[in-house]
Amino acid sequence: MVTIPGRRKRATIHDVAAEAGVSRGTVSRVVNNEPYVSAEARLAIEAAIAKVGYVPNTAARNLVMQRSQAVGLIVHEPHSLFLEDPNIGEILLGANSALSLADYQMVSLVIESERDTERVARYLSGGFVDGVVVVSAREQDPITRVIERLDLPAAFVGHPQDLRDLPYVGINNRAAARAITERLIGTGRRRIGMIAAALDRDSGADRLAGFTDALGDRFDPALVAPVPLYTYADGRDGMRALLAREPLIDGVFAASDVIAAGALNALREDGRSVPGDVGIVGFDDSAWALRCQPLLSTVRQPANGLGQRAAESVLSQLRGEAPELGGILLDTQIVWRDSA
Amino acid sequence: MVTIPGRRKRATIHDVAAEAGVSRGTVSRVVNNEPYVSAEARLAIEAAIAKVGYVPNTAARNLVMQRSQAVGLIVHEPHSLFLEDPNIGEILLGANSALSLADYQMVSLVIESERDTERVARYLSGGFVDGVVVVSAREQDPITRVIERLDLPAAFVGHPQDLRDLPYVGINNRAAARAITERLIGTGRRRIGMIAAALDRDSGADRLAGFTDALGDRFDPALVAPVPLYTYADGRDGMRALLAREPLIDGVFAASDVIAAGALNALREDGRSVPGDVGIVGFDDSAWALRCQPLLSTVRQPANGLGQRAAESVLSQLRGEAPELGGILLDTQIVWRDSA
DNA sequence: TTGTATGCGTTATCAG
DNA sequence: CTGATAACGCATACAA
Repeated sequence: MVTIPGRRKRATIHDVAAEAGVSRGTVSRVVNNEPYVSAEARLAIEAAIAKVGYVPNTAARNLVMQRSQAVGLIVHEPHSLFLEDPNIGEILLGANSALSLADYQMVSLVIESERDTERVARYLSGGFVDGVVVVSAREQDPITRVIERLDLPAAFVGHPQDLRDLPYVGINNRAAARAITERLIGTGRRRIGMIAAALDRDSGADRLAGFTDALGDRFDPALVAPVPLYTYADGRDGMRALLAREPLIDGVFAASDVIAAGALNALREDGRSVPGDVGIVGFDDSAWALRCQPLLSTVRQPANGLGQRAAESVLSQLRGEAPELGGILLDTQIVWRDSA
Repeated sequence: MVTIPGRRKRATIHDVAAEAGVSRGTVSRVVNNEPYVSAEARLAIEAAIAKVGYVPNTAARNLVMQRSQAVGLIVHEPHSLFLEDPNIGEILLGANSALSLADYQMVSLVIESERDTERVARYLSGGFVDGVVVVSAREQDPITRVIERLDLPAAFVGHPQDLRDLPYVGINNRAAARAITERLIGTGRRRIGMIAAALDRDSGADRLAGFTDALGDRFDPALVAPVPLYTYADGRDGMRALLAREPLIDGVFAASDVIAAGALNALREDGRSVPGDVGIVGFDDSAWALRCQPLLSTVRQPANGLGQRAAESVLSQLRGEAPELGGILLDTQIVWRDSA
């Protein structure tokens, strides 16, 4: 018979009990350090545990406890965005720190294909996680339906229209966009355009709405360049489109810092100075803002806090508390630097 | 008695069996669509499943099957790097695609604190994953020890000195660094420096070694600026240091594209033109390379492939195959653009 | 303080 | 083809 290179069998509570000459119940008590166990028994058991290299089997524990002590973080984004959008990383880190504090394991699940969607759905149904934080769900997202069906404690970062009744945390994109646009107007620019990204998402649509609000009568639809994603390339393309349509443009609201960075590239290409010829503002206050030349005026968005609060919402639901149905809105603030 | 807002109890195989009027064994067969089950039984069971909303409990299945059909991806990096290093995202996506193809769930675990380390160690021990891909392990990493102790099928991206006998996949950093430095020398530069990042990692140390190899007699330690991490800020700082030490510098090998981007910023600050006054080359060929002005000459590193191959290695070990102990080295190539 | 027995939801073995 | 029944490893109520 061939010896499979497989691993040695893991020690169980049974082995420990045998080694220590006690019953499994007592071992279990020591492992979960419960009271009512004699000092000598405890000592013997601890020695036995070390000797056989025992480590509890969580699958078994989960089965009997009916929980996994883990929370999923679902990222549903196309490759490019996942790699470029600094907010996603921040959200992830924020959620991890909150979960970590409560001794929950964050497991992040990335969905990039149809196949992934199904697998993740199965995963969620499988009791691997006690709850879930969803980043950037779309409308009619199958994952959302799975979550509802299982009624798994969940919190969304951002809120697609079709899940108004699920807990979410976000920012007031519209008000923030309006505020920074007004500030840009205040600098005396006459022809202000917007590079509007991700209009199929609440963040994108709301930022455009805020822009429109601020401009009022002076709003000119021709000065809005819609692009699909929050990416550098889309920012550059959007700016080129704007430049082609309105050569006299002297102000730009970019839907995000990455977009602004791309736009800056296009502007430089075209020989325009910033903020001399055109003033530009972004959104996010991500690492990009400080990396641009000149430094970007933008809206600070607490991405880390979003992840954290979403995780905390899940945690509180896990404790049996009712979620805040209205959603949680975090504050933003304008950071004025040199680009406008 | 208070009604806890808890979720309704999930249906089990038992409920389905009762509903369909068959035994649990038969239901199990249908669920895992095994042969030897009559058409009528199958039909009845499928109806029952739909009716009671049955979904298999994976904890129970794992317990008896002794596997989880999931593979962990461990990212052990400080916040800043996690957010800035595009390679990490690529590796993650590459691993996910390989795993996804084999119908394994990738769960990524990020470690940012001591506490996280312990929790992840417990998680790994808990049977939540069948194997693990480790990105950027350090020397003496506690996680590495846990993996060895459990002898969990694993593959490392990059290879710290102290795990030469564990499977890994990487690139030949030294040869690649040497090659691009030689190319830079070939452009006629006389005073060439290096911004050397992450010297405590194999990638960082090897790139410096390759640089030294290429320079030979002409190597001048004063022209090496060591910085801790692959970040934009460190690139800028490193370049400033170099400029201060050797104003006549006319060539720079930046340890990564991000570093080069930061360096470019410092160069611009100092009023130097690129590639006119100084030629600069990077490493990675990440999105940064195309975002720099001028476009960066760099080394293309197949980050996505690294993740993919590492995942495949784990998968093959899961099939019982012996890992390639020597490690797998992927090819790199020089991409010559405008910065030198 | 400790041991025993039972159940968690599946899969798997074996008689029918 | 199908139905009992025994694991899987652990927690826990109950008995001792």
